[in-house]
Amino acid sequence: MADQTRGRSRAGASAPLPKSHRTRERILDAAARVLSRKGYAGTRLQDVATEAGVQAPAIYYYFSSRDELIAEVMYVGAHRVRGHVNDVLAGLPLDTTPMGRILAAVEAHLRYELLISDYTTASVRNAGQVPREVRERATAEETAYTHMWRDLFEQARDAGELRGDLDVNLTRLLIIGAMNWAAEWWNPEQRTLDDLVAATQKLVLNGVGSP
Amino acid sequence: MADQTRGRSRAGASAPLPKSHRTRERILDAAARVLSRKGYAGTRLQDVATEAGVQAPAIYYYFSSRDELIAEVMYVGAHRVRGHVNDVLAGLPLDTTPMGRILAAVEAHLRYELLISDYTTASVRNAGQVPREVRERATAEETAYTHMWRDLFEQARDAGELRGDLDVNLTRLLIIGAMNWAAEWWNPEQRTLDDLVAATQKLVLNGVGSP
DNA sequence: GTCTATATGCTGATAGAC
DNA sequence: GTCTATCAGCATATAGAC
Repeated sequence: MADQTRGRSRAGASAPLPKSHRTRERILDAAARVLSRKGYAGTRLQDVATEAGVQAPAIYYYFSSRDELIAEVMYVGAHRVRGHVNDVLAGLPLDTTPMGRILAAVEAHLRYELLISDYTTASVRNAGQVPREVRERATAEETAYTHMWRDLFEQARDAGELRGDLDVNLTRLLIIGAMNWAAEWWNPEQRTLDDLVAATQKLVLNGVGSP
Repeated sequence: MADQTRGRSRAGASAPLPKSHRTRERILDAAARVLSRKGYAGTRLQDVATEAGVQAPAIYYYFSSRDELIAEVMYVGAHRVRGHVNDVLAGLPLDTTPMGRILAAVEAHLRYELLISDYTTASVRNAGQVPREVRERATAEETAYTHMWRDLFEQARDAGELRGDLDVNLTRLLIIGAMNWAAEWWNPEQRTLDDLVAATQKLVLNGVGSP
């Protein structure tokens, strides 16, 4: 869970040269920006190229088609978030309680998805619009990520740290939805990321009602 | 807050005829479906027309341009949800507590947004992609709706029904985000709407932690 | 009110120079 | 590796018949 770019070198080629790799990364970042702002159908290779500082045909040196470029953006976004949360969980003290692990995952998810917010909003906004074939690799990542969260909740429930009458699956989906949507409205000039993390953890742990 | 279509008749014309009105409504519903599935840039008038059972040029009889059609979809979605929640709140017993009003608003929002889910997903998915000019009327609706929720939370806080250390604005945004995102994943074949409403209310009221 | 026919403009992808 | 030049396809919007 340490790699974050999934070096998709051309078939059979050795590792890309540094310069080549940086250009590919610039194109990918540019595509994430354009995809999040213009949507799947509105993502023009011309705009991606301008944003990346190359001409449009140069994109075809790194990606075989527009759809493959978009598929890579969706995959990389999902993959990096899962990798980061996974790494954070793996680094927690062994005596961390299941609920402590859930709260740590909430923090890790929020911090990372807002750090790479172009990829996050690109995924969130286009999840229902990108054709299924193009989403396939990203979907596999998201399934794995869903399983990770399901495990977190089931361990908390088995440890008696969750309310007994909770529908664990529905609640998990609601919480992940609240976090994903934060990428749409969070404004660092109005609230610090620390405040957002704290508010989310409080909501998850105790809701809004006074005890 | 009873009207739900905002009869946008042509400049200076009297109310549209029944048949005309139904066709307009079919085109609007079709546009909501296409917009949610294909996105702003991918919404082709040809697809809208096919879905509505008319030919593409007929759309221009009811809407002056593609952008005006899309603007109307975004506006109507926001307007109807706000109208419904407003109506439900107005119908509550006078002795309903502020927290009871929040939970009623949660239920009303979820039920209505999932009832008109094409409009909901059209708004949610394209909120960050539709040009500002096209979003203007919808934005005004959403601002009014935001104020309504802010009032609900402030009344609950003033009545001492909220935890004292709560960041009311952040929490409100997280809750509305969780609900909006439910339109993306809720599957009526897996969980009833009643279950979803109950799970959301529990999360809002008490979070997931055991008391 | 709704149709057929069409003008105009823009996009993805390729060929081939350097 | 990255560029210039170019082709073929498709979408909005309008004109005008019925």
